[in-house]
Amino acid sequence: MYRIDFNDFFTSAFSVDCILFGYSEGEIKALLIKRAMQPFENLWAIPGDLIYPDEDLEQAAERVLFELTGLNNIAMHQSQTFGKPNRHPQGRVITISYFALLRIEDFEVKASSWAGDVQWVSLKNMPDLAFDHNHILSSTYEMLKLKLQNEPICFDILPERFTLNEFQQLFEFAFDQAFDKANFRKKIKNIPLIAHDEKQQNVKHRPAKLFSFDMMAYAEGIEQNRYTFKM
Amino acid sequence: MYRIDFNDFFTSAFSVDCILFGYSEGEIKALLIKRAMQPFENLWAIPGDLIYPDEDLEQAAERVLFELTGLNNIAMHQSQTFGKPNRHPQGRVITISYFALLRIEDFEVKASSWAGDVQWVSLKNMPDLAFDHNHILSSTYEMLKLKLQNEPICFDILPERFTLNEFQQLFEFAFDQAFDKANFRKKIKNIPLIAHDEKQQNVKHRPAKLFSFDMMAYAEGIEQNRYTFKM
DNA sequence: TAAATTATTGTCCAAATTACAATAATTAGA
DNA sequence: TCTAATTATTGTAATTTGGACAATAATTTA
Repeated sequence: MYRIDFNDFFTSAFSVDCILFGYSEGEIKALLIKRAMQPFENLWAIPGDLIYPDEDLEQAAERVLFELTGLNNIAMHQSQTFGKPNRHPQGRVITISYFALLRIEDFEVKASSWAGDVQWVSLKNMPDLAFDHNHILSSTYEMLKLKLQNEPICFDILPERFTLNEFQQLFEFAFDQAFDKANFRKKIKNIPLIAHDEKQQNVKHRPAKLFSFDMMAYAEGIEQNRYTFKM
Repeated sequence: MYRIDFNDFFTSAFSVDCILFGYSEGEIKALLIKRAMQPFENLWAIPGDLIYPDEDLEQAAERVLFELTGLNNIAMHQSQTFGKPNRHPQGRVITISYFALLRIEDFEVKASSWAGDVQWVSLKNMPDLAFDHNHILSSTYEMLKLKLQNEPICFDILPERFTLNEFQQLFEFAFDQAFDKANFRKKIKNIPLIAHDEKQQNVKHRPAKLFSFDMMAYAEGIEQNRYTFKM
């Protein structure tokens, strides 16, 4: 096991591909780049890069995110690893897909050195992408939905204090369907939230109460095995 | 993107680690090997191997399985990828974990060239393993449970025709808890099964009816988005 | 033919889900 | 200040699901 012979394996490389999901105009979108170089020059692709030799996988994913968006402190979540021998025309490149959910309006996208153009593209209107990126994108969207239902990753994207409607809208966006307000509130009643006295500001109607995720209570519940996150 | 410079990346290698889950004596066990070489010589470890340059990931995982057990035609499922820069003392090795559920009594384990000993070890009594293998094992067990609940992978392991009790026992084994027979049958009532006239043979009591998974009906239901597998 | 054993189905009650209605709090404007 | 408009929040009733447990059915063994 692990009979490392570098001569046999030196033609391999690892990359991360980062699927950044966002929401605007009623649609789920992914941030894509237009490739500025061969192969697949001028085709749209998922942003990604090779992983540096001394770099952790998640760190590489966050670096790609930062180069494109300037955003820091956004947790990237691992989805799946894709490694068909011929998926990259220039050599063996095994790629690990990561994803994050972003609020599109929170930042301005910058074209990076390896991208000619950058754009939010609706999942419903996806062109043919470079490499096996259509496959990676759809698998990762499925993983996003699975993780949203089984891990509290929704709180990565919500502001520290949020309204229950914002909470609901996040799920509506990810699953691309509307939920009943009253029923949604019943569904989340076992997720530990802290209700604050503070209220929503600058709205033209009754302001909603602000909540935050009770990380401590959640961790304790998980620790003691008397709770599993389920949506 | 994908600026491949082999000089920068040649010290990397990929491996697969294969977690083979089995059940006997009322316990969930994983097949472990005793390492016959450095590093971590004589420590127990998850079986794994480097991925050959022209080999698909899943193919590599199935090769490791075959070398250990002689078993073919068992689907391996991808779990997660682990790649901390220093997880392998001899170089950068990113490892992709795969798992399968096996019936322990169906085969005889053979020690392979890279293993001094092979043994089924209960998850409840797990020693310190080589590398980050304790972490990989527990993450992969969680992934097994998640996938069992969200994808029809249970039918990989069940015989083509199975009794409802065998079906139930598989879940009892994976989740390490007993379920009520009547209630389990209600729960699976939306999973498309074909009921055969055939019955269980050679049992000392009323034989159970045999069922098989209706793959066609399942695929159609998924295709049309009018169904999601949920347990 | 009866006892033993397990398969299969049914029942009752509690809990969760769904659809929808009612009430509360706030803003904007008359 | 008062009222309409708007959204937040809570409630209710019907339906569906889930859990505990009982009843019945089909076999084998003696």
